[in-house]
Amino acid sequence: MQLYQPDDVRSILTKAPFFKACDEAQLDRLSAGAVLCHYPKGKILFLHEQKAEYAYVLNSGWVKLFRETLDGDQAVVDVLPAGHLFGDSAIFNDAVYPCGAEIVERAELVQLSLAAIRTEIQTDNHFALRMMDTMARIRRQQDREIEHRSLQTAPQRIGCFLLRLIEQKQEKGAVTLHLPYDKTLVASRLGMQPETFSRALARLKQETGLTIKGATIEISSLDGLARYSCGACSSEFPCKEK
Amino acid sequence: MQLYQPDDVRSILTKAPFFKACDEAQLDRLSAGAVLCHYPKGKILFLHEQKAEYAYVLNSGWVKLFRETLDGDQAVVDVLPAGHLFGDSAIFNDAVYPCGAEIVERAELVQLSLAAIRTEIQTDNHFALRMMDTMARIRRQQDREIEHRSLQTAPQRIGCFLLRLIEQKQEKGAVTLHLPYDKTLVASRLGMQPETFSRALARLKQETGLTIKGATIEISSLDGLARYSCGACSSEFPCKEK
DNA sequence: CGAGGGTTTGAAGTGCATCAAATAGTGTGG
DNA sequence: CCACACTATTTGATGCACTTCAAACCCTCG
Repeated sequence: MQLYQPDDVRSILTKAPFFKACDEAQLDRLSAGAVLCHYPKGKILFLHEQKAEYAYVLNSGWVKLFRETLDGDQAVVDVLPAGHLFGDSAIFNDAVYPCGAEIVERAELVQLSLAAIRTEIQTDNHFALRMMDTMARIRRQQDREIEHRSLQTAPQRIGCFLLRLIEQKQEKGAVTLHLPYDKTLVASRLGMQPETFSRALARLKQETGLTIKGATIEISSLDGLARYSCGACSSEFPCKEK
Repeated sequence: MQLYQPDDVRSILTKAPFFKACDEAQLDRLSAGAVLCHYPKGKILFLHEQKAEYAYVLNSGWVKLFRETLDGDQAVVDVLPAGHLFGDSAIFNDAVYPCGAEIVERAELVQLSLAAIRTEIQTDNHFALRMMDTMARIRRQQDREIEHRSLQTAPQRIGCFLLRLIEQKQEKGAVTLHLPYDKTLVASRLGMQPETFSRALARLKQETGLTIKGATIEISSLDGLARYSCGACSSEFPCKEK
């Protein structure tokens, strides 16, 4: 296993957007009981409806949030990039996790006690406000997700996914990007089968002139891709939300 | 238009779960700028991405939350019953509404200024905590919604919808219920076409022995319905969440 | 009674899933 | 560095679920 020049808990927290605005004393309190962990692909952090004790901050790698039916099917709710806080919404309601979480790319993360976070929320109103802001943002993303899964075709969902992956490279021209994780996982992230993903990507290539080489995708025209994908979405490209 | 013995703003707020725990002074502050409104079916309260000034408490009737694509398709995010607060999440982020809202059954509602709510959140930590609790609950519902739209078949989604409509009548035996609004709207609430809804309901009848008379549905066996619907869901019947 | 919206039914088409198999890619031990 | 094993990805063939378009039916309300 690769050895990291290990960031300590403090420095990881300060890098995460959610904790950026925390003052020194607050970071001290939060990181007091925190643990730095490394996990390989496949590690399950927690399961849906399990009693919640910890939230996590992802410093590197990728984490999948999912829900499993009694019949054994799985719905992927989201796949989180580095910098994210997750598991935190279990602070409320019944203190059980709303989804399961699994490492999908070798990850370094900080385990925080929910109790510590709860204390900060109750004590520090600014902290609570930041938390609410984050929750509202997630809610927007979920609204969008519901819309997408209802109205977009498979090729459009892929196009939209690629556009959001690019984020703000505002060049109108060509862009090259790498899929950050397995195509199979991208497929389930978008609510489709791997076979459908493969075919839909081929379709997208034919419709908008992408070039595909393994996990590398070159987009010749952002505008063209947006024109193809974003018609079936309620926000125009470039998507502000997220 | 029918005349109500008009409840005043105060009494409506105290009835809404969200404001139950507010003290007198707080209710005074919140209801100061509030307006009681009556609207007929079809009235649009606000649109997606519109600048937000008000939140609403629904005292009677039904409200549809929706998003519209550039192509003109519509995704119904939720249909809210009396007692709900909505439009509130626009307090955060860019202060624009995350969905449009339309009255779908003649409604009585209280219009609250977002600024007033914002002030309470910033001032009263308990209020902020209640708000976060509500936001977390909504998030759970949305996670479930994403799961359902990805994994359940149309008849299963209907079955699940009926079960949640019944809520807590814990009799194992027969239950009679009325659809609270148009079948067409139920269909779009569940992310399907009216025709599909009609056929899927017929299918459900055949599979689980329902009786259907217009908008009245008699369920002979809750267990049977749950067995049919809940296999493709991650929470067992009876659904705790919501 | 007649108009108009909601609802059902029918026929045909489309998109995605499923099952099966071929191919490409990756990491392993020799 | 090669051969093997194993996984990821693609491709093909087929089926099913849902949509679409069209028309009939039903119900309510003026």
